[in-house]
Amino acid sequence: MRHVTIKDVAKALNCSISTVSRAFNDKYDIRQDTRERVMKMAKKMGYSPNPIAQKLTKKQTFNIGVVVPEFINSFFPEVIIGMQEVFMKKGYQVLIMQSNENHEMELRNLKTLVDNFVDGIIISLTKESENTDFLSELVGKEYPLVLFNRTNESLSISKVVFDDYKWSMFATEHLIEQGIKDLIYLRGPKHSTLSENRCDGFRDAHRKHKLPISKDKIIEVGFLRKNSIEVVEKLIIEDKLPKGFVCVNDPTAIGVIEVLKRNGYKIPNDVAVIGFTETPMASLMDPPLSSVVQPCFQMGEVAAELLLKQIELNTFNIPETVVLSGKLNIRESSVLK
Amino acid sequence: MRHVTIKDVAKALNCSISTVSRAFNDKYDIRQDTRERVMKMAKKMGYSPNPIAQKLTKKQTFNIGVVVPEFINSFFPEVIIGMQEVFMKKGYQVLIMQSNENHEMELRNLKTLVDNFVDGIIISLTKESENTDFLSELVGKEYPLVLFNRTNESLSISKVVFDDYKWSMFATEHLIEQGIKDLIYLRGPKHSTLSENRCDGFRDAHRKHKLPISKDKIIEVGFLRKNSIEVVEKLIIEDKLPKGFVCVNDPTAIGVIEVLKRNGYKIPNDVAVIGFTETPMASLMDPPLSSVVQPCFQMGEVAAELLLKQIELNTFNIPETVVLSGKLNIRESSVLK
DNA sequence: TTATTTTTCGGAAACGTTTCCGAAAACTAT
DNA sequence: ATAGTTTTCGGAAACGTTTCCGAAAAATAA
Repeated sequence: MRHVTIKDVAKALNCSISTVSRAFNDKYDIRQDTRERVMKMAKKMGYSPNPIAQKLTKKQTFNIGVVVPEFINSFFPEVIIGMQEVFMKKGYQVLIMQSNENHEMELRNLKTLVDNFVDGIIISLTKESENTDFLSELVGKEYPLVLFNRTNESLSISKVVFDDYKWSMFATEHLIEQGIKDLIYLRGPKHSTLSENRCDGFRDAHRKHKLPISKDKIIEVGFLRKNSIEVVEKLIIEDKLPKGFVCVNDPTAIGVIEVLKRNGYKIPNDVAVIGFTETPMASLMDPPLSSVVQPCFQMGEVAAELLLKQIELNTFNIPETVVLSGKLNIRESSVLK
Repeated sequence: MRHVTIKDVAKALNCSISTVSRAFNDKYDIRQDTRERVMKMAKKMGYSPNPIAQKLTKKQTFNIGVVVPEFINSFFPEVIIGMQEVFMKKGYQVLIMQSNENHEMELRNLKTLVDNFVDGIIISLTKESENTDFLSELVGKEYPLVLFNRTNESLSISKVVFDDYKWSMFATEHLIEQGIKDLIYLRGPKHSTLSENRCDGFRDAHRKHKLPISKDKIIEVGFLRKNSIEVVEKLIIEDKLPKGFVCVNDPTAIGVIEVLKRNGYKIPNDVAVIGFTETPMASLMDPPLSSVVQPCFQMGEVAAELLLKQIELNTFNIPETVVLSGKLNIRESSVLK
């Protein structure tokens, strides 16, 4: 696995290594025909500059790091594909790391990317990520950084998020307006801005319609299917089932539907269910699940552009937050018949 | 974004850089108390060795590269999580790259990983990947490499695959034994070993049961839902619908079901459908989809172990192929009532 | 031609490490 | 104390590049 180096090429051509380097870096101070001679010999010998050595002298690597909390659901993969689209056009490669919803792993991933000298990082936080010191530190060093989807209020970094508040409110109202007023909200973890906003939307829909809302109408479940399964099973045993569930995302909504069906409840007439962050599963399920669809691909594009802006203008950049809108896809799971 | 270097630490301690280096690399030839002095000062100054510079001298980076053709379906993510589990225990970080089923992008991804000096690469090929010269070249350089799931016969690399032939045959027989004999197989792309084997399983199930099989019973669709949708729509128009579909994977099976339902066919009694590589969707659909479930997580573990073996024994390693078995999950979509 | 400018190139330092080699310092044995 | 070992450390080369600086070569002007 021996690599042929710039020295080998220089020796073969009986010239200096700086000449070879110049040929490769399109410098102005080299004669056209010697450049050609160099390139030809390099090709013949199978030489290409060692990128590790280049990183030591140059600053830019044209690699971008992306850290996601999970990628089993298609949401994050789709966002990443959006990013890749814009990065590819500019000649950047995207390195992906996933944290398994584990904060420690997230830190290690960030460190690895920084160690590899990526030109910038785009990250969505794990559900555990309360402590964001490492990110603050990077911000302090003016490391190009963008947060998306699962963000954290306290960081002054460019962000791209979804209008969670508004659409959670719409989703809730969609049930209320059908007269389904006994609702439970299955919410995500506390320190995530996204869950807070969606939760607020649920609450304010009640306020708007002058409906009371008690503490036990909001239950924290996390983001996973198995989380909601446990909760709903418990509610059934305690005979506290509501007439409708508004869920923080599709996996939890799917869990709800599974348990309800298994226990003989009819959806939507016994209990209506609505999800969020539509997954491809939504339309295929029985019954098809109503959900808020988010522009994943676009979210990736915007995040990528925000990062590129930071990288290209390497002067200090004022953080900006882009809020994306979506659409409520109404299907059987939430429409009384 | 200025980095503090080994020199700064050496200067602050008024010692040589070799001493600092020794302290960090746990060498035997350094006094215990000077090591402590060094480490304390390093911590105070916020120094940590520059990994890029380290890569230039050391060989190992403790980074592993994984290249997948897509990651919208949960199959590849789950396999990767299996890999991460074993790599993490050994202190390796996993860098993921996805190729969007595009061969050129796959090449670029491979190159990026090699450029970053990852210690080894695990890859599953895109559906376009006929040309594997770049991989052969890496094999020639004894670069640690493992192929999984979507492999290619001609490469002599360690592989971990699923017993596609056997389970495709079982799935087909499951239909035949119910008397469903007019079947169509929706196959994957030609040059992929996986599709060939599954296809052979379908064929040999017919041979075994002494059933004729004509060319038009096998249709190439690729791996995507939209591919099968087109095909089935065409079959309906031409009035060539069979009594059962055996599909190369779940996304294509899901596409089939969608079109059939939309056109008023009853599943399974009008047409039975069976998938492969079970996705979480299978059990949630209407009707629930029968499918062959593969041990994704385990596939990742095995692939990771095969790679580690190559990395750790850095003498030449005889390629080995591990074949994993699975299970046929029978659900409504394939059982006549 | 000679003097001046421009182009092209080689030498060497720099990037931040590790590691080999040998010298100084600290021990042990006589 | 002296000689011989062992431990600890500093200097310098090496990893493979880029880039600055100045010198040689070529091209232009006088």
